[in-house]
Amino acid sequence: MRIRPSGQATLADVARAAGVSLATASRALNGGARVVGPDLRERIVEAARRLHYVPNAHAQALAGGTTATVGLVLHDISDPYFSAIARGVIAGAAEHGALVTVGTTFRSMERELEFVRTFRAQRADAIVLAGSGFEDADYRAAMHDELDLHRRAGGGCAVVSEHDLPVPAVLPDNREGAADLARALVEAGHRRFAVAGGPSCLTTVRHRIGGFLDAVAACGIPVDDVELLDHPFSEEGGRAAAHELLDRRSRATALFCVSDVMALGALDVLAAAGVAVPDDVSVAGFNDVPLMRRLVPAVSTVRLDLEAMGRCAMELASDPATADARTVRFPAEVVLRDSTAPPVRQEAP
Amino acid sequence: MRIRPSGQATLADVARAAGVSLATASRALNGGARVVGPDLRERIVEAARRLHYVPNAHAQALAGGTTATVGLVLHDISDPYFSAIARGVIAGAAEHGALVTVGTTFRSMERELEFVRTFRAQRADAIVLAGSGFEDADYRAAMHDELDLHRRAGGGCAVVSEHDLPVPAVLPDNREGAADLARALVEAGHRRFAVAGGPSCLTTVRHRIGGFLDAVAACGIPVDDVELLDHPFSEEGGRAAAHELLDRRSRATALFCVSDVMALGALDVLAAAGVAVPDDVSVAGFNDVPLMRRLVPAVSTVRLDLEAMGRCAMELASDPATADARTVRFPAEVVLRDSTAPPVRQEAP
DNA sequence: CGTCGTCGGGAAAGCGCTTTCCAGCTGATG
DNA sequence: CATCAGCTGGAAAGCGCTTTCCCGACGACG
Repeated sequence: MRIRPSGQATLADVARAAGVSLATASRALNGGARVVGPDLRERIVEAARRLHYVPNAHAQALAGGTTATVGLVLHDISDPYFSAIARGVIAGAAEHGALVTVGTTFRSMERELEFVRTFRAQRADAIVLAGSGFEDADYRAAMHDELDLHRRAGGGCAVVSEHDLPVPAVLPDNREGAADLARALVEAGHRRFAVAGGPSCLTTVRHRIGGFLDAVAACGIPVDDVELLDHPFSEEGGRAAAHELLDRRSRATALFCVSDVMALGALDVLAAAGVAVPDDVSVAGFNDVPLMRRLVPAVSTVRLDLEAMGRCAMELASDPATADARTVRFPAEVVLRDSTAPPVRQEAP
Repeated sequence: MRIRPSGQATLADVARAAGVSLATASRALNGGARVVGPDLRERIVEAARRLHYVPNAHAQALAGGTTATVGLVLHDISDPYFSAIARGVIAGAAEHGALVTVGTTFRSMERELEFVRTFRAQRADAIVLAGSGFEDADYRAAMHDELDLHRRAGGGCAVVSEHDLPVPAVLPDNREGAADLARALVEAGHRRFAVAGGPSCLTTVRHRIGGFLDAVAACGIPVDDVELLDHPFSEEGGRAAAHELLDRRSRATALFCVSDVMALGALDVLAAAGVAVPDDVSVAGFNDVPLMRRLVPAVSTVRLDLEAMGRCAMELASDPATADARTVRFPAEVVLRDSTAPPVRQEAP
C-alpha cells in the first residue's frame, strides 16, 4: 500500500546499544534454548526498551519458520452465523498465542481460493474454512490441491460444514437436524410443506433440504408435494422465497427455511403481507442464531453450537496429530418455539 | 506453533526450472517496473504453475518493505456492533488489496496494547482501533506512544469512537445522539429517567450518558433525579441494570441503555418480570444494531451507520495524507419505535 | 599440573525475496 | 564503420532475524 521507510529500531541497533552481538541480543529477548548471563540480559532488555524495539515479525518468520497466524475464510463477518464461528476460532487461536486473519468471500468460489492462496503465501500455521463448500467439481479439485500443498508444507487446516474434502472437518448434523425438524412438524400435523433453500451448489443447503425431504418422505408424504423455493442463502433470499410463496398462493402449512437469516427475511415479508405465524403458516429456521429466541413469535429452529464448532475447527487445524482427515460431528438439536404450531386452518380438499 | 519444514517451492526453484536468474523470475512474476521478454516470461510463469509456486509473503515483506495488511482491534467479533464495523473495515481493506487481522480484547486494556504491539511487529500498513477508548491516563499514554511509533515508521492508523488520541478518528455523535434521544423522551412527557451505563472508564459510555444528562438538565429536570445504573457494557450488564431497577422499585418511566445489547438484556429481564414495555416503562438503546428493528416491541434507539464508519476508519488509516489527525464525524439519528411511548401510568405524587 | 567438560559469548550462514548495478546485445546515428 | 543509446538478463547486496558452529575461559578432576 505504501512505502515504508524502515525507521524502526532493529535488533542490530539493540545489540550495538547494549554492546553485545546479534546472537546474544536475540537470545536475551526471546529466551531461546540458550541462557544469557543475567547482567548482559538486563542490559539488552533495557536497551530494547529504550529504543522502543519491536521485533520484525516477517524477519522472524523468515528466519525461524514459524508464524503463529491462522487464516479464516468465511462468507460475511456481519452474518451472526459466521461471527459466532469466528469468535470460536479467534478464541481458540488466542489460546495458542496465534492471531487470526479474516478473509470474507461473499460466497464467491474464486475469492475463497484466492484467500487460501494468500494464507499459504503468509505461511499461516492453520487455515480454517467456515461456511459450506460448493458443489462444483473444479472448485473442489482446486481447493483440494491448495489444501494439500498447504498441509504438505506443514500447515494445518480444517473446514466447518461439509466440503467433501479429505481434511479435518467439523460437521454439524445438518441432515439429521433437518430430518428431526421435519418429523416434529409432521407430528404436529403438518402435511404440506414449503422449503426455502439457498443455491443448491452449497453443500449445506443440499444436506439440509435432503434430510428434510427424506424424513418427510419416510412419513409417507409424497416428496413431490413439497414446494421448493430456490433463492439466495440470505435474508434477501428469504424475502424472495416468501414472496414466491404468496404469489403462488401456496397451501403449505409449514415453511422450512434452511437458515435463520432466510427465515428472518421470510418472516418480515409474511408479517407485512398480514400472514399470521404460526396460525396461517408455521415457519422454522436453522442454526439458532442468538436473535431467533428474541423475535415475536420466537422462531423455531435447529440449534448448533457455532462458537464451539469454531473452536473445534481451530483445534483440528492446529493439532499436528490431525494429519489424517479427522472429523468431529456436532449434534443439531430441534428447538420448537412459537413460530411453529399444529396447522389450524381448515383446508379445502 | 509448529515447525515448518519448508517443503514449498521457492523462487529459486522456479528460476532454475525455467533456466533464468532469480531477478528475472521475480520480475516476470511480479510485473515490476521492468519488462521481461514474452518468451522467458511465459516459461517462468509456466514453471511457477508446474511447481505450485506460492511466493513467501514474509520474504516479500522483508525484502520489499510492504505488507498489505491491516490490524483491527475490537472487543468481541460476535457483538453485532463490532461485526458491523469489522465488515466495513474488511470491505475497505479488500479494495486496497489488503487483508485484515483481527484481535479481540474483551475490553482489556492490556490486550489492546498487546495487539497493537503485535500489529506493529507485523509491520501492518494500518491499525484500526474499534470500540471506544479507556479513560485511563496510563493506557492513553502507552497507546499514544505505540501509535506514534507506528506512524513514525510509516504506518497509518485510525480509531472509531472517542479515544482522545491525536490520530485520525471516526467519531459518532454520541453526545448529540444521546441528547436528541433525551429531548425526544422529554417531549413525549417523560420526567423520571434511569440510565443503564457501562463502566464509566469507557469514553463512549461517558459521552452518551453525559449528552443524555445535559439535555435532560437543559429541559429543567434535576439531574440528580436521574437514576444511574452502573453495569457492564454487555447484555449481561443490561440484565443487571434491569434487576437493579426492579429491586429498587424505581419510578422511572423511561430507561435509556447506552447500547443496544444492554437494552436487549434489560428487555429480557423486564419481560420476564411482567413489566410492560412501553406501557410500564419506555426503553431505548443506542447503535441501531440490525435486530432492534425486529424485536417486539421494536426498540427505539439511535442509529449509527456502523459499516460506513468501519469503512471510513479504514480509509483514514490507509490514507497517507492523513498524517495530521483528521476527524470524521458521523451523525447519530434518533429512531423512535414501539419501545418508547408517552408515560401512561398515573403516578403517585 | 595438564586435560577435559561446560558454559557464555560471537561470527556467520542462511531464510526467500526485491532491487540496484552492471554487462552484453541490438539497432540507430554521424 | 565506429559510437552510443536503449534494452533485457544476471550477479549480488541486502531486508532483520534465528541458529549453528566455533572459541575462549573457567572449574573439576585424575
